Amino acid sequence: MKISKKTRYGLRAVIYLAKEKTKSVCSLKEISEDQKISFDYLEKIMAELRKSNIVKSHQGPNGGYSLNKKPGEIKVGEIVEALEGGSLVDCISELGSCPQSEDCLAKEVWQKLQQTINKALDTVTLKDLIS
Amino acid sequence: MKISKKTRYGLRAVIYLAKEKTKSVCSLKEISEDQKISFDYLEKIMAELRKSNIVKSHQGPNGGYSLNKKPGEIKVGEIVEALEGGSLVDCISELGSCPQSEDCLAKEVWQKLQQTINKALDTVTLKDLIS
DNA sequence: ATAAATCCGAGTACAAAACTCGGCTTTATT
DNA sequence: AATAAAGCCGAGTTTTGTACTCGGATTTAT
Repeated sequence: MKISKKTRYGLRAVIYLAKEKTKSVCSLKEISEDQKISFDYLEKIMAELRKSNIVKSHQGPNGGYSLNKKPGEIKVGEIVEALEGGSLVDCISELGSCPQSEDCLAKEVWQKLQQTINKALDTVTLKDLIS
Repeated sequence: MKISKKTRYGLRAVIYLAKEKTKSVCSLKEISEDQKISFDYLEKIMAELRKSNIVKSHQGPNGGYSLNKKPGEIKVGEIVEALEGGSLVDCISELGSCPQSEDCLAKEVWQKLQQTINKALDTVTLKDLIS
């Protein structure tokens, strides 16, 4: 049960954007250098965040990324969901992924834990973090 | 952020032991067949649970495994800790694993989440599950 | 027209997870 | 004492996933 580097990098990048007040956009180069994240890898991460409508991009010179919503409207849970994806265990979401799935006490544990995690991550927004 | 098969198998095996009322020990063969878990792999898992004092073993004919404590004294968190190990992110536990670790807002998110997960798992015992 | 930026698809390298195998040790039973 | 049923243990192999890399195409401000 680890948080992937992808998610950790992604959260840091988005926090970086949320903290930026003066510029309207920040380039990948700037973010990757400041946060010490591989440029090429961060590009992939930002692409995923863009597809999830968390950030938006601007091409061309002086282009870059910016948040797609106000910090108060972006839950940490959204970011984790976009990058980490899926659920804690497949038997929760995928029907028939486990032969004993009905009447499985273990499953209940994972379902409740999943709910707890979701709640914890969905009650924190970027605004909460930066203030 | 997935729960490994090892942990899922392990929890199911331990629940199986907790539910067993009549026999004092259950063999690997019995558990693996009932729970449809590879015998050889389950052996490794039980070895880890034994080292963590969650189960105990009895060698020789009619040997097998049993719980090392009463179901009410075994927290789900112990089992997860034994098999899943470590923390959600290394920057929480390993000093210097991340260059920006001080003053990192992301780190706060992971620390709080870790605490939430630990609490959720430590407030449920095997007894709670089987009753 | 140029150059600065993102976009995109296809890789590669490495690590970890999941599982296997063969032989050894312990011990109840006969 | 011999046997066989169980767990113990170390060293593999296979599979999967993560973390990156690279080359070229596209967009767009100047």
